[in-house]
Amino acid sequence: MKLATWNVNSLKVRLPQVIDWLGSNQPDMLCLQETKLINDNFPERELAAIGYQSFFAGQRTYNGVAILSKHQGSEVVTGIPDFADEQKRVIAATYGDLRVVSVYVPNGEDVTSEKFTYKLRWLPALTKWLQQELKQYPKLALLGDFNIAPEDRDVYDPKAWEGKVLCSQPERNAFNGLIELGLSDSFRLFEQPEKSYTWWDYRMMAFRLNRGLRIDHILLSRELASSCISCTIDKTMRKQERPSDHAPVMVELGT
DNA sequence: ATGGTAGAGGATCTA
Repeated sequence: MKLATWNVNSLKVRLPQVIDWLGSNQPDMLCLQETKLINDNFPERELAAIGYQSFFAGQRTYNGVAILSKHQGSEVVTGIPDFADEQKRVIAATYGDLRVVSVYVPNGEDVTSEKFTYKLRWLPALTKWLQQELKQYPKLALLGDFNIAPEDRDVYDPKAWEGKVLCSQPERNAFNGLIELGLSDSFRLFEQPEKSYTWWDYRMMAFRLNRGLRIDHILLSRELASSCISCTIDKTMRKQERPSDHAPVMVELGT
């Protein structure tokens, strides 16, 4: 079983790359963020044509999340229950006994911003909901763009980013709140290359210089973490023409 | 310290 996540930064622009990547990698599920599409415009038929069922929650211009799967899903939830939020950032679905949650955590813009306050309200709401979900679904995978680099080794220049949005202590504390639910950062279950990142700014040749951050994650509940075989970042798509600024991340789970 | 790029939408906002 392979689970993946990818912030595509517009599914309209990236659909050919998504179809190409699904064909090459054959994940069972792919979680998407920043689809930037209203539901009426979601390319459901194109994805069904290559064997993927879609669940999606979109809006105009910004945000938007989805789960694509080779398997029949059910129990779809969009948004964090009991948390008023017009922004489409969460979708969850069940596949057999596997609960899959795709999240696009608010960016926060800057630690002095109103958007940062929203980010720090949003994360505990997510955490509280997932605590309930874990009771119902011991096999839970939380995938997405967390907009948080958990540790300094996830940042190309920790000194320059110290205290900045995506790296600040309040954000890292919120990330640890998710870990304390019993979720594991699957990437760190394995030995990994140094300077592994999932996002590089489009500007200043950041990708070529590997000036990136690891902010896209796959967190696994205990039951799933024990069967996790690998977690990898696929930089190949970031090298293509007109790439997303994020790379896909994928885990493989054993039986 | 500033501004660089990309996407959406058609001027800025978001990242």
